[in-house]
Amino acid sequence: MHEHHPAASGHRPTLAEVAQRAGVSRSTASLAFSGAGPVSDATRARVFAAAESLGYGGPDPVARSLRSGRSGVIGVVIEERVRDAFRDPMNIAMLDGLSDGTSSLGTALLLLPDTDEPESQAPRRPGPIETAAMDAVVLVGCSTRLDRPVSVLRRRGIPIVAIEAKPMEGVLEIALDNREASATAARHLYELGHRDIAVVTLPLGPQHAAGPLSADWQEEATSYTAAQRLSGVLDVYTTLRGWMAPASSTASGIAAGRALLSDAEHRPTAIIAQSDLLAVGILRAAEELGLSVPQDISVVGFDGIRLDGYGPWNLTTLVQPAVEKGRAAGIGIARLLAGETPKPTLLRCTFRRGATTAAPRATD
Amino acid sequence: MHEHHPAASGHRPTLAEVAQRAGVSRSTASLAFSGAGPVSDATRARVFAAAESLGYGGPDPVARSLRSGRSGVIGVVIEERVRDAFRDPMNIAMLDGLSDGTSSLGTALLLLPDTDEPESQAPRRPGPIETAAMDAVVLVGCSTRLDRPVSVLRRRGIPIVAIEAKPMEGVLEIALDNREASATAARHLYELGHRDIAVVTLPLGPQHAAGPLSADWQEEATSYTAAQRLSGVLDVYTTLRGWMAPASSTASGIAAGRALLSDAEHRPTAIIAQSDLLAVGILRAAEELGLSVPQDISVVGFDGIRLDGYGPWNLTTLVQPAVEKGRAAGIGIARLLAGETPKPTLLRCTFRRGATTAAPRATD
DNA sequence: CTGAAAGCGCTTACAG
DNA sequence: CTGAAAGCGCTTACAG
Repeated sequence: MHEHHPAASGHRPTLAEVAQRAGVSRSTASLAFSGAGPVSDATRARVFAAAESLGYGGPDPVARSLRSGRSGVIGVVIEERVRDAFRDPMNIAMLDGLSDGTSSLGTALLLLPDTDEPESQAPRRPGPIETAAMDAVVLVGCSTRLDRPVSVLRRRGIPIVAIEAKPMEGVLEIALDNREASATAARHLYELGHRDIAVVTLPLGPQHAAGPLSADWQEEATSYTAAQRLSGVLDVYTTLRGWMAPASSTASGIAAGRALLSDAEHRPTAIIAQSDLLAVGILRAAEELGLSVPQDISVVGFDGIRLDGYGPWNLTTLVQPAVEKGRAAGIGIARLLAGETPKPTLLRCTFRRGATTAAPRATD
Repeated sequence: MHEHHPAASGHRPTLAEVAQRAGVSRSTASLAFSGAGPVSDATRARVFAAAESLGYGGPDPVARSLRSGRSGVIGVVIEERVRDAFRDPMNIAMLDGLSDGTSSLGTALLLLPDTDEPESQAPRRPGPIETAAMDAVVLVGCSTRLDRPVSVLRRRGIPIVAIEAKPMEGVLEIALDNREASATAARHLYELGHRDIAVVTLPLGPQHAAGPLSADWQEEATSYTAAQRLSGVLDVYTTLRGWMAPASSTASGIAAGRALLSDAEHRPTAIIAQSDLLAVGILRAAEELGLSVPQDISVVGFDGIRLDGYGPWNLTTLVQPAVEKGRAAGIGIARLLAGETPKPTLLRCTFRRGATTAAPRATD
């Protein structure tokens, strides 16, 4: 290190100063940094040397964005609390795929916690969804409040990609066959002979309270994913018991399992959980109640997470392509930004039979 | 909705057009949106009406940033893969606290995967750490490669806050008493009578490969957190066996547990894991090998995560204030941006005795 | 391969 | 409470 850097505090050098020091024009200096135009090696070297001697940190991204029209930022709308959003391994896997699918664009992901409070009528102070600089935004359909972000982003003219959300005008859809996949699981149970089943759903609406499914769940449902998965089961079983979990977690699964399995008189012979985490909780509740799986109760999950962190179970479940969802969203964004009009993507789940489902005990 | 919005595609209206339509100057229109200056109610209403009729989406954040010097973005440097970074519940909790601590600033978090490849000598193409617009950046010290981001960000003049990282010039430190806390755990075991213990560490360096701790771990260690925790144990036990896990996960814990516990001849009487996830894996390996905890082997974790998702254990561990780390970083950033020079923060862990530690069996 | 000019859309002092 | 002026730092056509 034989170059010296002027006071780190105080004045930050600009490209103009670098250009002046190098004895070239601003345009040439700009080209040297961006690599977008033809610059002779000698000139480039002079520019870099000048930058080095001034301690120049590279072109100001904000000024660059203003001129170029690109911010290099992709927004991701998540639930209000980061910790809630990332409790679900599927969200993490999706984010991983998204990060992967967009990194070649040179963009980074901006976390946008959706702090919508359904109760509050007060005009909320604008948050990042309203004001952040972004080239595109990804919405996730298991969220329960998508309408407001969509309308804000539309008006801002920001391209929107939505994963597992209901089809919306002007929103690029990355769909999962939630309904068909759930129907497959239901059919599996039906064919095994189950006639009395229960479904434990993900949060269907914004309230996120545990309890039996209400009769009018359909009107209240704002989570497309949860509603579609439930519909898939109802395509096979017209009557069933429903329990809504407040979150996708083992704790919620345990609570659901206790509620559905405690009463030996009215115990379903099988439970379909809308996530593997819920299924793990149900399995644990069954264990706790002295029930054998799959002899006393069959359990089906959804997601296909690695369960080795949670226990010895070999869960029957639907394996969803979570990383692929994110990657597909990334590809969609790349096309959108390139000015193309990409078509919606439909991804499929795979049924995986494990050891947690079997024929019900013969009724006595 | 009786207003009509001009073609969503094509021209986006600007503040100047809104001002013209409202019959006011650009400055006044700007003030109406930002609320930063005194504007009469009537004028404000006229501006908003004009904006509404033009379908104006609000002031362009990039232009605003260029003028105001603030981007509203806080960067968070995470490990290369999003999924690796968020496998660790402590990172999620920290992020939650950070999101919480910074949201009042009206800022959002930008995920910066650190794609440093130690092997590659090629000049890497610049990523978001080099080019993204940010007001400040948070580094996390359990990462194993901090030097390059720090030097890049310093040169860019972006304020840096580092959580659990080695003290660095010009970097605001949010520290955890990792060494002292680990010494407390070690002392606990020593006082119970353990004389032959093993430590399972988090990744100490950038290579992330499982295996016995090498003698020269100290030179290789770039993860301050892992190194400090190990030093804390060494303050109490001058000799011990060490095993480095490639990640903080139950799977890595199982592998470590098998490696350390399989050989009955050379089995330690206690294991200190540098994370609860690792501890859970070790407990599972012990179970698998038919060992009783704490009779045959004592296990101590670190972090204090909720274990109810993982099993029935009541783990002896050190509870770290993970959410607080993030929140403290957020507060530090707020001060930094306000032009203050905040002092480093030191946060403390709490020892929690569970049921996984006891005196070793009397030797025969 | 290099330079002069224009302008991205906004906010900030400043003057009234 | 409102307006005219300046300028944030850069990139992009365009001309040479």
